[in-house]
Amino acid sequence: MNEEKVKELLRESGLKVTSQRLMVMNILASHPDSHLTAEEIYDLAKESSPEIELATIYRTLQVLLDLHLINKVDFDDGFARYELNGESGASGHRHHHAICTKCGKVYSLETDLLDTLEQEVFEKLGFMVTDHEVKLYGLCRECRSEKTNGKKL
Amino acid sequence: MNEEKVKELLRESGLKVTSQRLMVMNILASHPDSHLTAEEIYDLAKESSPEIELATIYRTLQVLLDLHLINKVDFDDGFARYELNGESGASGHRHHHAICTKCGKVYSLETDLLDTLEQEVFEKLGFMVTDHEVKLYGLCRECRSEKTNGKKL
DNA sequence: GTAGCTGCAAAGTTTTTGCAGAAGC
DNA sequence: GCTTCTGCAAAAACTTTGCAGCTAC
Repeated sequence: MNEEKVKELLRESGLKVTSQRLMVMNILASHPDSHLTAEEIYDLAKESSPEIELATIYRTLQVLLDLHLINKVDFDDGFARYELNGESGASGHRHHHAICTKCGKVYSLETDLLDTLEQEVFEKLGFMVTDHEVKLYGLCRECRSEKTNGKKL
Repeated sequence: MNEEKVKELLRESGLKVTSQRLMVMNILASHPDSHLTAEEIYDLAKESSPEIELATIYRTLQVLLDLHLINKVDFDDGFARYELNGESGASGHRHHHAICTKCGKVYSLETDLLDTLEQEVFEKLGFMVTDHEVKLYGLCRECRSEKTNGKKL
């Protein structure tokens, strides 16, 4: 995702290119798979622009969501989290997440094996899938080995 | 999901059987595929128990979540929603949802075609999947035909 | 120059918590 | 009877909004 494309997309949509918007994009780009919250983005943004406000972060994230430049994900911890939407633009499929129910760690998955499911949904319901979000819950390798070593879950 | 099982599970866990807990279970059981919010459950509960408090609903939902009697789902509209966890108990897989990005309607799906994906995740990451949540975004049949008839998305 | 954006402050909304009395076991 | 739970009230936490000055173009 290069910066020129972001600027172009903003202009095409009648929006203005501002340093704050580029900064949020850059922060998300430089923290892949971090699933940052608005507050975490805010803290990172303050490092180079101490005068920035959390409200601006929220407004910026909404703009970037509308442009499908980023995705919002939710891991049930009370925070909305954000990640870059690959290089996909409006039509891309986001990747999946595996969430360990013991340690809470989140793994990002690149595989995309939902084509069969999506086709079936289209045939049965007439529902045309354009995007999907998959969350797998379970135990990661480390937590599984702790469990085997005698600890209780 | 019968009421005796719920009572039994509560007692086994050292928790008390209260009318409020049974009521929330009954409300969720009698509104399948409704994906009720805490506030909606609260409103329904008030019909028979006007003195009940929203705080009680939240505390009850947390208890039922801990017992894996219900699931929490999120459709990005700012509300947490709740549904019965089938008859599965702790090990069951919840069903999937297809969310129309135009009209917002949510369809529940029963198909379960993620076995391949889960196996692959186990082999590659050592991550043992115990549950999953799948959200498909797209256009439902009605919204697709409106679109074809000349309306803009 | 004009429209849109940001900083600042305040408010809104959903959810959580403290405490005393009530209910379950 | 002792422990847990609920109602009530207040607070906490995340997010949104109003407005005046500033910035992009």
